[in-house]
Amino acid sequence: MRIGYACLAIAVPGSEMKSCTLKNADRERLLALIEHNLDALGRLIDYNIKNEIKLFRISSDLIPFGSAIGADIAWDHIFAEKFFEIGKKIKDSGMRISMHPGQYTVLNSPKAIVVSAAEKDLEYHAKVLDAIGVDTEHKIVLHLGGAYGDKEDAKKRFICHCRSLKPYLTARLVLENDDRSFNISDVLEAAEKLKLPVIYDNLHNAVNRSDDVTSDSRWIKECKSTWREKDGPQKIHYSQQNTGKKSGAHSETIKTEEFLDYYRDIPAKDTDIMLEVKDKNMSALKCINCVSKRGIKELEQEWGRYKYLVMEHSQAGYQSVRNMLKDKNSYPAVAMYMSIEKSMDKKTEKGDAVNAARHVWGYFKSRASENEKIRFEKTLKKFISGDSQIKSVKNNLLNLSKKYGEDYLLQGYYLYK
DNA sequence: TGACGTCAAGATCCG
DNA sequence: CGGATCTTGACGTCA
Repeated sequence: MRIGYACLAIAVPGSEMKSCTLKNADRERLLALIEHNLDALGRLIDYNIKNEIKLFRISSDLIPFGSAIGADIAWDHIFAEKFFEIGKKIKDSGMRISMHPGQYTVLNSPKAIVVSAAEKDLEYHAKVLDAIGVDTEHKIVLHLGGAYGDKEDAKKRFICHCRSLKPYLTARLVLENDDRSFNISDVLEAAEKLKLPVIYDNLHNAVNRSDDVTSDSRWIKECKSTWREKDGPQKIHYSQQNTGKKSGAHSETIKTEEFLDYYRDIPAKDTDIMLEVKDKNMSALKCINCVSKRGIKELEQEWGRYKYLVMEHSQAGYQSVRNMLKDKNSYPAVAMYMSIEKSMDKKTEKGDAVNAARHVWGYFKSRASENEKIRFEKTLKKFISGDSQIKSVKNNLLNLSKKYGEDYLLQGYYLYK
């Protein structure tokens, strides 16, 4: 059982992908961006390994315009060494990676130009995984595409176009149910004909159901048989509805209780779960810590990342978690995360936000220059008077953290939320 | 033709 | 000038 997150991580310094606009994309700039992004990916992989996160989706933005003009650059050869290093870390740690072309890669379009762009895009994604040097357990996740007013016809077209793909591409493909057109039954039907594995997405199914009776666990069981030896263990997508946003929108964080209810019903315990959630690695770590017994040390480390964020929302919540972690022989993961969630649900009082900001300022008080002191006080005053958001205060503290190399703060969640 | 989703670049505004 | 905040970009489908 591996649990992971998609594309980018919060509070992992130097892991940000860079890009540019198409009109500025010349060879020289692209090479510089690719080099930067590979280094960023390396740091992300290091972070995953350190935190025992063994499932990870690599961002399609790794190579800017990878399937268009980026295809003219032999980046896999130019940066072979970097790819090799990344691949070695992934393989040595038992990490499983994947990629997921977005909603704009449409293999079943009636337009030939869209289909050929989709093929190029799949080739790009496969080229990344090949360059990293991982086997066919490391998948490219694809949706079937649009319905165009005739779903059956559109399904046939997908199957037909898919059959014409080169074998090295289909070897990596895995199909996923979507939230508009192709529900899980549609996908299973197409996958059966194509002999491709299927990823079950619970929220897509909630929004675009195939029937009203079958439960998540039944669908997971149903999909399991589509995964064969060379495909590796079954993989599923899990997300929760963002209350308040339109149906199908991913939640800010994974709620512990709801996740554990779902998790308990998963039939096979070697299933890999990719979380789709706004807070990314934060939820991945949360779920991992809740289902696998790591150490109290790991929980304390997590608390170190959350504490100023919690302090900002609730003084009582802050004390409550501190008390939980006093017993060094305990492992109160679920209770801790549930308490954190409860605090985060509370609306922030201005006084608490100022208090947390002052605590963080304490890291710099004695080191900061006179100008920095004046600037911080000014920024804080502006927030107190209602003329700016707390985000500007945090940005100020983030810049100080970078300048003074305050890693503890840079790796905590407070400055980024 | 705009909304959809996503994230960073790019543009603009402010002191 | 640096920083904060808004707008654009890049993709295809669908109402």
